[in-house]
Amino acid sequence: MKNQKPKYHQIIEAAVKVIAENGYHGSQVSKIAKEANVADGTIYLYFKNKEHILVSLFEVKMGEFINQIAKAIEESDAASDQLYTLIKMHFRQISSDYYLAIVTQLELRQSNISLRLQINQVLKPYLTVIDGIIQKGMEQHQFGKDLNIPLVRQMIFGTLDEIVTNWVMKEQKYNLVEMAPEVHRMLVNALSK
Amino acid sequence: MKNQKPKYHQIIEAAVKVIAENGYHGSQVSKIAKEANVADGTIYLYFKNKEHILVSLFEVKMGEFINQIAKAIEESDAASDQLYTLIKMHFRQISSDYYLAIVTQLELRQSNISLRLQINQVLKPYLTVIDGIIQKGMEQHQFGKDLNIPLVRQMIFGTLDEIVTNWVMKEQKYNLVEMAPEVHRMLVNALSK
Amino acid sequence: MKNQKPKYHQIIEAAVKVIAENGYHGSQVSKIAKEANVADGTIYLYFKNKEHILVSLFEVKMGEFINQIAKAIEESDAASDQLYTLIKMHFRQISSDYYLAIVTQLELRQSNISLRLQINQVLKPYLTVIDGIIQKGMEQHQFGKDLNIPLVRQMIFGTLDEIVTNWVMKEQKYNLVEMAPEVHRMLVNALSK
Amino acid sequence: MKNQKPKYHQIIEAAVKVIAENGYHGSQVSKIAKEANVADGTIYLYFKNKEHILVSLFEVKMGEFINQIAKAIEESDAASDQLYTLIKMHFRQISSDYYLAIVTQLELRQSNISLRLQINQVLKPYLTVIDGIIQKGMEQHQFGKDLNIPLVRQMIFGTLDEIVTNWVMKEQKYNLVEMAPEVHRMLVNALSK
DNA sequence: TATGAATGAGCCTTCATTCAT
DNA sequence: AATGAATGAAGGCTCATTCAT
Repeated sequence: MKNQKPKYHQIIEAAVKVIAENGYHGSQVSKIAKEANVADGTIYLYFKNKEHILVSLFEVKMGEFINQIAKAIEESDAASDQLYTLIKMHFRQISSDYYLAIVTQLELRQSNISLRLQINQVLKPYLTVIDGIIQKGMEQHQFGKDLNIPLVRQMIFGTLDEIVTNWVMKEQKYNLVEMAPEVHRMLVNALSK
Repeated sequence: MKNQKPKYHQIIEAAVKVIAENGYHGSQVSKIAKEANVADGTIYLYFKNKEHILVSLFEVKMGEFINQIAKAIEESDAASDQLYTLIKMHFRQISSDYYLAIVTQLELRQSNISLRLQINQVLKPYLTVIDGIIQKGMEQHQFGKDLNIPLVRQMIFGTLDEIVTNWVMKEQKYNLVEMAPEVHRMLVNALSK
Repeated sequence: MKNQKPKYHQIIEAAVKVIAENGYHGSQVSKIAKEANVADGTIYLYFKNKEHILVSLFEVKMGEFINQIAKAIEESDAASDQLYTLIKMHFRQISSDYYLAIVTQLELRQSNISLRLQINQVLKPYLTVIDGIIQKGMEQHQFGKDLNIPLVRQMIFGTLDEIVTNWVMKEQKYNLVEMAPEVHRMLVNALSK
Repeated sequence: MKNQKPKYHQIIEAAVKVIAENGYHGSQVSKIAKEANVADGTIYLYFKNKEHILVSLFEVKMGEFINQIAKAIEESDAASDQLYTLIKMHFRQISSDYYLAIVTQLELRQSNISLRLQINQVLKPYLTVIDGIIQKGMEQHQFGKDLNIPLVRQMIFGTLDEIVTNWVMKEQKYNLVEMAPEVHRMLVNALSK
């Protein structure tokens, strides 16, 4: 399975590790190549340039992240339960890979505008999942009926992202997943009529 | 008083303009110096290094930002009203200086971890103001009584910050201040018992 | 015979095309391989290195060039007529293969000294043909009797080469072969007592 | 005098030396900087990029070359004498600076097309001087009256350039200036009716 | 013979900071 | 206090060549 494009994934995993340990600006292509056990030039057989490594990293990892969440959500019908699942999964996945959390929450945000815009594109499906929950909540009369969807989505995403970023910056001194019920309660309250 | 250091402020204002127009990575010290009508070397008579310009920029501008909000809040007694004032002022000040908004919401976030940590220090008084409102709301029984203050603060700040960032990235196509009532209603709901 | 090394010639023809279209510095080995429909590695079964492709190209093409001229010259006895034939053939052959003309007149001259020295070796038989005509002209008393042969040869070759290079650089806007009589008249004049 | 823009000329002189000794492709910017006793970065205060050093080198040196010749020519009235002066000066100047001769005759010709086109522009005034002599020679009835000026110019320049290049490649084993009378005699013959 | 994935040496340029004036 | 010319470290990327298959 993983044997398909093994170098491609080797390089991405190496990039996560190197960036987590050395920071965005301390992560030279040569360092990533060394960590991946390939020659510098080999990187360029799989990625157009350095930026492309980072975008790909985000695509692959965020793709998994979103797929996991989307699949888990399908198991509930109620919007409120789906929101709870989303929060819990979001926190759980971040907790389960600290290296990746550092990279996506802290380091990749130092990238230039061009990369940030591409990252935003990758995030879109996640925002769409959130929008879907809000929509369903309105239809099920679990949430207020005239919610401003983009605004609500920004509240949900902004809240989760800020909580996660704080947790990463505080070096994960506490259990992130345990926060889920309280966060869920507040967000549901916020959306109720 | 401050007028006795005219160059200091010239340089900071120049930095805002240059960064807003050229982006973080397009803002060389020499460009800032030129915009400020001083020699490159002069910068280093007022700032220890480039990072120090940016921290100072954030300190000065965020100091004004927080002072305005703190003063406005004093005029209300009820925590909910204070929260409304905070939201409205936050949005209003961002709206009133688009250049500054770009710099603080988008460009300065591309800085390295060291600068980001210093920026977080500067933000602390603002977070303390938010904490104060939450505390007061619990005492006044306007909000639930057992709120996890750091968590709530992260929700409030995360929500406002995400909304503002989206507004800046969407190139201010809509009126930000008009969002205040709806945001306020959702947040108060979230905090109610 | 030569057909038994089809790849060898495929590669040389591909090199001419690729260099003519992409310039010397835009002609990577991989591009030549692709144009020749062989793998990169195959090139090295037929040529020691990249430089060797270019020397071989020059040898093969220049060999044909010189043979044609040498054969044509044999048909005249008078040195002056032979010189006319040489000029006409030189211009005619250049005119007949614009791709090759670009490569030999413009692109291959960007090569390094080592390659240029080898190219000079390849040119020697042509220079010897010229020397022969000069010698014969002196013996036949068509030309002055005490000509400095190397100097005269440099004049003849330098003149033809400069004219051809200009024609190639001007993108062959005019008929090169029509220049032959005038060039011949001037050169014969130059060599007369 | 030379104190005007001293670094600019330091760098150009260093470039001539470094290129003559190491060849075009062995002349890294850092090597030129070291020879000029300046930091690598200093180069870029005076030249836009590496190519610009070479174009400037050619401009400055060729400018002097042409000025010397043009001035010397003014002292004669007869086209034939002017041509003799031109040949003698051309050979004399090349002989007087072997390093420069290597650079202009051999190394700079390895540059890419872009640089070569710029070099051709720099050469234009020299070609114009030659054209002037031809024109004058026709008016004075020293030369034939219906010469094809571009063609004649190509013969003169091609001849001189080829002779000089051979001399440089043969490592100046003989006296170049002594060739002038014979070359002059041949060229004048060539142009006579 | 033929392949083509992998290698890794090599270099131009930028820009924050210094320091002689 | 102010200047601005000079510094020099640092890194992304290309491409000729190799070698296991």
